[in-house]
Amino acid sequence: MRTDNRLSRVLHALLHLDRHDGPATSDEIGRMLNTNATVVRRTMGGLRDAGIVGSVKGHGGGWTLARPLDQITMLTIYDALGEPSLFALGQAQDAPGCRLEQAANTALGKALDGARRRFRKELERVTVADLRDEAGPPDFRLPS
Amino acid sequence: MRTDNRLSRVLHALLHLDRHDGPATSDEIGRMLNTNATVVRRTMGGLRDAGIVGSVKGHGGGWTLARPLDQITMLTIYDALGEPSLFALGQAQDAPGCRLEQAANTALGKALDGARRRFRKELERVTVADLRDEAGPPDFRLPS
DNA sequence: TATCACGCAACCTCTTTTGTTGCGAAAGCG
DNA sequence: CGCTTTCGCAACAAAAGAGGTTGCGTGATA
Repeated sequence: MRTDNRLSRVLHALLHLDRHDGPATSDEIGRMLNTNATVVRRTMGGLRDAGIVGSVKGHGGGWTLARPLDQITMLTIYDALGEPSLFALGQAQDAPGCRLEQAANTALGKALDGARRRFRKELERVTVADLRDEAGPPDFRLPS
Repeated sequence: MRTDNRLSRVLHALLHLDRHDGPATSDEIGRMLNTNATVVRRTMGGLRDAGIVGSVKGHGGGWTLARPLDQITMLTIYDALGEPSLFALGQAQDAPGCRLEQAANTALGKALDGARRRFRKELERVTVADLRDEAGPPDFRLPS
């Protein structure tokens, strides 16, 4: 199944943005993510609306962080992306009204809800600054 | 994203099977699930291989439960279906070798793993007999 | 005013899942 | 002994969704 990779990509992009000197254009980010500028704009748009990044048009424009990384949790980003559907599994609606199907779906729904809560809790615990720190210094072979 | 509804469907089918008198044909089950016989065979095949149901060819043949419902957990079924991929979110592989992308993916992977464990734990706690009981008697208006 | 860069909408492509068809094999019926 | 039922399996068609692509508009800067 094809997965939605926006969360992974955006995290990656923010880490690069943090290291970048001045605004990074969509095209630059696109090259970092091995994609193109339009996809970057589409994906980053939600983050701009959520006040996580800012975009500036024209000469010298591009994308910048709107807050320090330690004030951005992974959950913030997930929600800024529109809280994309988490699961590849769903509840069938083959026989609405059938109590057997309802019982099956209720049980499945509970399991999915539990998993979703766990997922969000994990995302909430981690800031993008934590990721930056785990990635190490820009280049540990040249500790200036 | 289009979801994989097999788990939901199979649970529904097993509950019907439990109430059914004698083997149920793929076609009958297909009508219960609002689909067709081939899809039923394809989906139930994994359960047969796992010893959850049995199939019999020819006249009077069809599908039967191979064990009582209280000996079938939801997790058993999930695994019998081949443990289908649970998430609609994934880790991008846009820049293999980039430590920033790796850090992002590691963190996302941990959150997904936590959610997966929770999901499996929830499935393990529930048997199909529990679902049958929650659905109530075949028809509570006619408690024979 | 020329260029750069984002904003947005429309369209294409690729992948995956489900549905559909056709044929073969096994099991029972008459 | 042939006929019908039913599963087994493979191949193909259809539908949906994510990401990629293109084109044009707008604002900012030099």
